[in-house]
Amino acid sequence: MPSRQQKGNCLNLTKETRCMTCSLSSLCLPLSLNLEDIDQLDRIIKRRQPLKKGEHLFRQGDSFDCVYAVRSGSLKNYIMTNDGEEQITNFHLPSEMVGLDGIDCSSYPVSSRALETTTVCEIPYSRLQELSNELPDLRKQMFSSLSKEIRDDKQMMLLLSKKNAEERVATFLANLSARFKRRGYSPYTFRLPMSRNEIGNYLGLAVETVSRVFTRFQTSQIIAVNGKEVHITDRQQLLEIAGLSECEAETGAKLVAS
Amino acid sequence: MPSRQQKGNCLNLTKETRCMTCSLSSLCLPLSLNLEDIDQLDRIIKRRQPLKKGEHLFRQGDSFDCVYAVRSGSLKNYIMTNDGEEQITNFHLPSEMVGLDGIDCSSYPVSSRALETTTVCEIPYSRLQELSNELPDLRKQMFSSLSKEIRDDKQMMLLLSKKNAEERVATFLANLSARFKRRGYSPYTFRLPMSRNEIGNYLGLAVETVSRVFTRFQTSQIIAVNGKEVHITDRQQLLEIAGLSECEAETGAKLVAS
DNA sequence: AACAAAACATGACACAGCTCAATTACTTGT
DNA sequence: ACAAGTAATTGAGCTGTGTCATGTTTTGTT
Repeated sequence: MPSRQQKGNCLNLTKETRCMTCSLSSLCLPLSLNLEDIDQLDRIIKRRQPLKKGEHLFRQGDSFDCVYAVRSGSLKNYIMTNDGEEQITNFHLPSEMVGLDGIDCSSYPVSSRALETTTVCEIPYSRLQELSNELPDLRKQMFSSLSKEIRDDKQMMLLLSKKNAEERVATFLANLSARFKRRGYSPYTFRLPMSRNEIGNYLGLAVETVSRVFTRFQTSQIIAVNGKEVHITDRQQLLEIAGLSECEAETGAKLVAS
Repeated sequence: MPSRQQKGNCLNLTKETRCMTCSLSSLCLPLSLNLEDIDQLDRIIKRRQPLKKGEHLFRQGDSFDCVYAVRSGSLKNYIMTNDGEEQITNFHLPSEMVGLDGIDCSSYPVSSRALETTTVCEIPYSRLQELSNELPDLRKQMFSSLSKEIRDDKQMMLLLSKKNAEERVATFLANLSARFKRRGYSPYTFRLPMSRNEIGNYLGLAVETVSRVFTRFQTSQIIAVNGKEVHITDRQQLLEIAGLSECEAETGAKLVAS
């Protein structure tokens, strides 16, 4: 199999490196594919060596040639303002697709950087495109990913333009909780992979405000925080503050068809 | 040709109702198609009777079965918060696609409503999907539309989380100006199809703030406003306030491949 | 273990933009 | 052409959140 471009080193583990046996396959791109199709997809996917914390998966402006799925760890995507400030546009957890918004560009429109040690599956876009020509289900799944991201973005706009600091933080925590749950982790106790600074950046708040809201929530017995460890004590009230109904809270995962 | 569903009345004008002769085809879905493919696309498109100002093209929750391209007039898309407030997520001008974010849903995730008398091309999604199975260029164009929308949304997040009132309004005007220009209208003089209230809603500002910024810009000789008529007097300064470089300002159009 | 650097928390204060209120200018229907 | 409702403007005052300053805790390095 001639690879177009040897970008990063490829591991060659046997078990971990097949979609077929990956515990995330029911959340990820293979979601709606049959076994045979998964096998085809598998063949074009490269598993790269883990990214260390702070390393870039790609940078805004890098030539676009691959999309990625997170296997473990987490990423932040961000764009740069003209005066050099960064604006985080998304955090990505395992099973989520990264880089799709560059699809019709020659270069990535955002940068993506590891928040911790992170492994990804690398999918050369040209191959994915060829394959999706043959597999309608794969195509459908890609459309799903894209339109899901758009819907999430609209919710983010709502958050940024209408919600106050407490509502923003509550929404953020509820969303993370739902995403962890989908992946089989506890929705009540988890570790934040990002700093307060990054949370503030993402939510359009100053770090200090995030910090204060955390302490306020802690005082009101809604959450218990210890550094990056978060325990949700009163989920009901958290959702209420977030302005989310029970069912909205369930759809916190990215890249999941309806 | 058996139509799946007779939704709204279909006109049967001869000239206006062909992509082939439509002045927008170079900006719209047919963008990268050859004549034969355009003809095929043409056959599945229905032209509906104009929407009157305030009428809905679709509502959040309506069953998803069509995507649309604006022919003339304009639309606002919005979602509802749980306490019944509306959050405008987009304005749509001629040649722009509407409804794509519902692609993997059974129902539209947003509402879309005419800001003025508006005509649209209605494209039954199931037919579009069939056709896109056969036409790679069409498929590519749809992916382009989606990823472009995601990129625009990220810019909007940046605006909402980092920019102040003046920067927001300037960005908004610069963006509209660029979109009008692409469509062959003057980038300097145009009519706002939306109210101050709607601008404020979209930009995350109170109406009063929008009004004040407009007067301030007028006083500084950057624009001349008369009701909904806007004339851009000092484009350079407008872009500067918006925090946009010249080339960024050019990409204000939605749904345009790079 | 000791240090440096970064991340986090908390208080005091300022100010951009919101709210409320009042006035003026448009739209729309009859 | 008029009235009545709606949209836009302008002012005054308030407030949520940013900024700045300071101290504390955590993390990473040698």
